Amino acid sequence: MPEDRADAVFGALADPMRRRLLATIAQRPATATELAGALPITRQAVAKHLASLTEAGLLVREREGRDVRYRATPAPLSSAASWMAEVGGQWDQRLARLADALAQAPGRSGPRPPR
Amino acid sequence: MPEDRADAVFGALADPMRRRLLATIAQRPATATELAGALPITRQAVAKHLASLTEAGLLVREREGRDVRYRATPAPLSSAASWMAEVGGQWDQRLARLADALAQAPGRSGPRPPR
DNA sequence: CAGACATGCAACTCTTTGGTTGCACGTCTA
DNA sequence: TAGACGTGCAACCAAAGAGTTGCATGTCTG
Repeated sequence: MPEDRADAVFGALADPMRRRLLATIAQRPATATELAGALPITRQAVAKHLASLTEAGLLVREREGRDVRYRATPAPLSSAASWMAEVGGQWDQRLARLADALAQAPGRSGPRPPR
Repeated sequence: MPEDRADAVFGALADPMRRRLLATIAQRPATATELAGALPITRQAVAKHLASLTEAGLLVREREGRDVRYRATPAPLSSAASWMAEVGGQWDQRLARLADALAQAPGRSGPRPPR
């Protein structure tokens, strides 16, 4: 669990707007312009958020001719959850169970569930 | 899962120094002065970090005569983990399991500490 | 009581960052 | 080919945040 990665992940998750963007994209991939259309901020602002989410590894860019579509990737989230389980598991049963849940089985496997 | 709470929690977790402090205190309660002694920053800086961690509900203050001892509380971490499971569970099996783990009976932590 | 020690409060600096506007570039499409 | 549209880049601004120093207050303890 790379510490510098956790840095980028928690940093990315710190902003409410970015969490909102991530939650939205998690349900269905989208472009910066599409996202900006449903938000009170400009496309450029959205683009910056997407950039930091991408740098944190939470999103991947996919060029599609003229536009760029972003899709969510789960791994870094699990990583962050692991950190919490590791820290909190020492004094909380709930987080300890969480640690177990994360420890089991492979990261991402089977076909990605439908959107 | 109060959104404003998640804000404070993720915000608190965003800083590496604060994660370090939280991890340290999780293992053993400590005072600001003690913590500052083992860190490259001043006591006041530590105090500020402890204040935001406390406001996020991740720590509780305990006055002991002259000094103040901080102790970790698990609830908000679980809350943050829930958010991640909720968002990520839709497209990742690992996080979906995490959601299940968190859904089960609460840990030894009683009712969430009032604001 | 007097000194030592921990905390609390405030002002200040410096950097980061979330947001903006403006413009250039690339790619569809009528 | 011309225009419309999405993206990329850069400069700029204001607010937040991490850190500092200085000093006041409160509490042990010799």
